[in-house]
Amino acid sequence: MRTVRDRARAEITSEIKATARRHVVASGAAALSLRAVARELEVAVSALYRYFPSRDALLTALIVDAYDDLGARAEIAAGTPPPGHFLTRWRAACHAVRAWALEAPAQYALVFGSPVPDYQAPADTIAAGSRVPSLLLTLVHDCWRAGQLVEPADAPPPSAGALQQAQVLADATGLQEVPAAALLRTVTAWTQLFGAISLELFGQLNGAFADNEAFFDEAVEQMARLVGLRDS
Amino acid sequence: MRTVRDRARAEITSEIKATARRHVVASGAAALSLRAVARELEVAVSALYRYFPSRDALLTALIVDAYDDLGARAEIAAGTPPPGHFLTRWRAACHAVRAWALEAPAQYALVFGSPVPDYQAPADTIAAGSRVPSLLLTLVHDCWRAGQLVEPADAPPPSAGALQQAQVLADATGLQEVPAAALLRTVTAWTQLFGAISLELFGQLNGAFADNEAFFDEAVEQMARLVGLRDS
DNA sequence: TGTACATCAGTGAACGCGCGTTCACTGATGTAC
DNA sequence: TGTACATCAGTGAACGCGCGTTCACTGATGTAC
Repeated sequence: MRTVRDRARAEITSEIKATARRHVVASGAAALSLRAVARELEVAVSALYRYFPSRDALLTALIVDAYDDLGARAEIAAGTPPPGHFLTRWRAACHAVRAWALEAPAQYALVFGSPVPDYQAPADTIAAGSRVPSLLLTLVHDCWRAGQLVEPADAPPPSAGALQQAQVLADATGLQEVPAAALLRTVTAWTQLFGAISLELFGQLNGAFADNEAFFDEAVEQMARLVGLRDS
Repeated sequence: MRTVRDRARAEITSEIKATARRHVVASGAAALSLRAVARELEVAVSALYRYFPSRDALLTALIVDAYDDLGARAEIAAGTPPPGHFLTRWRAACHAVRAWALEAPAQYALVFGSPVPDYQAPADTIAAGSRVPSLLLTLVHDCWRAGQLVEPADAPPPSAGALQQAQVLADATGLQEVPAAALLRTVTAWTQLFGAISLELFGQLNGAFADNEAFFDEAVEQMARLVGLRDS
């Protein structure tokens, strides 16, 4: 039975997280302080220890939430177009990731920025963190199964070492059917997606472009073509 | 005349920076503390203020140093093969960037990681930060002038918005001769390079591959082909 | 339905730390005559 | 070459803050009989 206590506990837990999230937005993950959160909630610091055993545990909760937010966002975007429209779905996923990053830059930095010193990410975060790459890989897998994946004409085959790594990845994801070269191109596209968003968000692209979105759109097209996606 | 004082000043300044650098390596930029540096140097905290007006100034010095280290490293690598071997030089530059990042992950995080909260990067850092992208763009420019840049056969032209951004970039860098599409592909390659290194360094690729270098090599080849570089 | 006990939420003080920056000061080095 | 003064490096104490975590405690909610 959900008692009054249970309800209160759930509600307060998410109030704590919401407040902590706001602090991370304002001052970064490294500066997240239980005392500051307690102050804002008008509660004794020690009360927070009823909900999270330590500061790091609270940070972990925020990280998992951020990954889940992003993952859900990308999955919904990729699931909206007709299933066979692989290129359209890929585009939608990429743009959803960027949109989320621009809306919640602190959360993005929390999960994709430099690691917080003295913080060791527990295993929970890894599963949550693989939702977007999994989504992209699955899309390519489905596109290949549908016979819509184009092999670039002039591409030399990957090196033996690269093929071996593709095998490791295929085993880890259960996507052995897809050609190794396509898997490698997909991960390259994922690193490009991440790099473009990070450079934009962290200010490294400042001055290069007036309109970062136009560049991003173009990069998405380039990578989709590299991967070989097509709508059916 | 270089007096005894001048010499001492230069030497102590770099001792302070070296110590601070070690602390950044150990605990991250956000945790850089003047008191800890002073303690290690067996000096009063206040003495540091003779060398750096504030903590942020010291941080800025470290950032500029890091950019310069990386820039020099990449430039030397790209300058070693014969000038006309554009593809070889590109490869060398990319691998130099990754090698530097793996050797000095904290410095890499300092400049390419999430921004340090409440720290505003001054203009000095921007010039230092553009050395690597400038190097890559110049390489492509030289390759194009030498008539060795291959236009991909099946590439649709960039959108009007993307072309406009390419123009902005061309104006900012003085590389108006190079086709806009090639410029855009070069920046895409730069974001991919950065993304691949960051994901590897920040642990997002953990579990995907057993040998990250093999994947990186393959990604460099893919991007060099996308850009269209060739050795002459 | 009422009572006795167990569980849990929240308090407030304390422990033992850390930090950046300022300031009046001493004593050494540099400079102009 | 020697002296008087100015400049600079470094000291140590102080100001006013911050932090995570623990602990004995009160009082409310939940549970078993």
